[in-house]
Amino acid sequence: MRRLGADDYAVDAVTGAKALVGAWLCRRLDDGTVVRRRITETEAYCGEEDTACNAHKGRTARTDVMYAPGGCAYIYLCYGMHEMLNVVTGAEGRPEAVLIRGVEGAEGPGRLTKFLQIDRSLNREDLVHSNRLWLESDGARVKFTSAPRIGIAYASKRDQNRKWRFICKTIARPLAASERSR
DNA sequence: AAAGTGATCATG
DNA sequence: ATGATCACTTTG
Repeated sequence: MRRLGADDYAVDAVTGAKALVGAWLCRRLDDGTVVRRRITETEAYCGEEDTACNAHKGRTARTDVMYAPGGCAYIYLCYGMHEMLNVVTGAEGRPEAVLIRGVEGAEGPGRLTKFLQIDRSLNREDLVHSNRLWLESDGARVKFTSAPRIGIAYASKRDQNRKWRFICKTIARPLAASERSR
């Protein structure tokens, strides 16, 4: 197990989104217990020119964090109830991020954040140094398929059709009963 | 199929 | 200040 570092995040969002499928999302809860889950699905959002990207309309209070250098968390509330976890990638000044859409045992962007107790209090968290939220890799090369992104009907047809969603293809290991409770 | 929920951003 | 919109989930 190797913790991902600044270099791992200094890539464009598509490269990052592919690399993050199969990586481990790690979270130390407030009670001190550490939960680790393999990422099963991601999506790439790629700069102001990507009409599906939250930064499409430029830098605002909310999207400011996307312009930071790769390696921090971008978390926002969607539909009034779902915390969405993104990993900022790329160079400073380039708003790119990878949406984490699912982990083993908690598929769905809103589900995994609830499951791992991730909310906006972790917005801008430094994933390279944080002891509350970080990523690890076990070096396993995971097979994935790509598909169009979800829930972006407002974007241009061209951007809707881009296959910037990446889904783990390997059969998910059944969760042990002890893992299932949380 | 539709409600539920609240931050965000563009209007005025 | 007001209102439409929204990287979703659950329930019926």
